[in-house]
Amino acid sequence: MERRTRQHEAILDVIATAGRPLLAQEVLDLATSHVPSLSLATVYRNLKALQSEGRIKSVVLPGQNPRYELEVHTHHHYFQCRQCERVFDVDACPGNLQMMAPSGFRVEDHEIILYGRCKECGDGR
Amino acid sequence: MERRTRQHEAILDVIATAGRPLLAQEVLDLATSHVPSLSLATVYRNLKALQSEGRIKSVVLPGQNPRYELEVHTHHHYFQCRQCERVFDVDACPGNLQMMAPSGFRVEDHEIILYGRCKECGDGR
DNA sequence: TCACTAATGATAATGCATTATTATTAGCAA
DNA sequence: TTGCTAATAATAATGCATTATCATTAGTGA
Repeated sequence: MERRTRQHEAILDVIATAGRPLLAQEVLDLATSHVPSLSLATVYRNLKALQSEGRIKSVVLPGQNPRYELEVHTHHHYFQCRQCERVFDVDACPGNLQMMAPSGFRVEDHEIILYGRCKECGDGR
Repeated sequence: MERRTRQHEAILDVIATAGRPLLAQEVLDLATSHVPSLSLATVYRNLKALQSEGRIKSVVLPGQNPRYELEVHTHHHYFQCRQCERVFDVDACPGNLQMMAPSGFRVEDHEIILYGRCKECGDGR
């Protein structure tokens, strides 16, 4: 990806602006308003390139397709709304969870996913 | 699944004995020692039946194929060893994580996955 | 503006876990 | 033991996200 194309710009812009991890399909849907002719193949091509350049990273929730967000090298977690199914970043962290593991097991990292209602869906619509 | 077959017995036995969630392929590998002719299709067929009967449940870690364990209706979490890749149950739980969520978000449930070294792989083999 | 060629768009192909198909095997009731 | 048919074994088919192909479009340096 050496040349600066409208498609590339739109894809990166959409991810940077969203403020939450997006599915490839969501990236396509959102970026299509900038570049109507955008193809899903181009989205995948760019996601792959951006990822290998370390500009974005993939976020995978159990049983779901990968989502993509800007790479920030800070430890964080995720919240998924059961209503709108969107995923949001969560900065809080309970810290080391070594105490949760059975004796003899060494905990090196952890992943936490919260499920519930996001702010917008909170009233039950 | 009305009839009691050797295959069915072997599959359920392997899951009950393992004490940890098993991949379909692991179920096949382990149960094959009981029933050498066992087919992967039969494993899938039985997993599906056992699941719809509520006898087992599937455990899905991000980006991985589903694993299966006996259904116990107690809230628990998982630990995956980075060395042997096996998954273990973790009974401990930090409790309600509402405090982790951004304001306005309601947390209804959570999932925690610990990663590290299991007891057997702890010494670095 | 031109030439070169990277990137795109459209779509076919892939990879792979899971499911369907079908001939065969084997529970189980009589 | 026999007959019925559920379950199995082997393998082809599916579903679907992602990747490859290739003709066309459009950046970019000269």
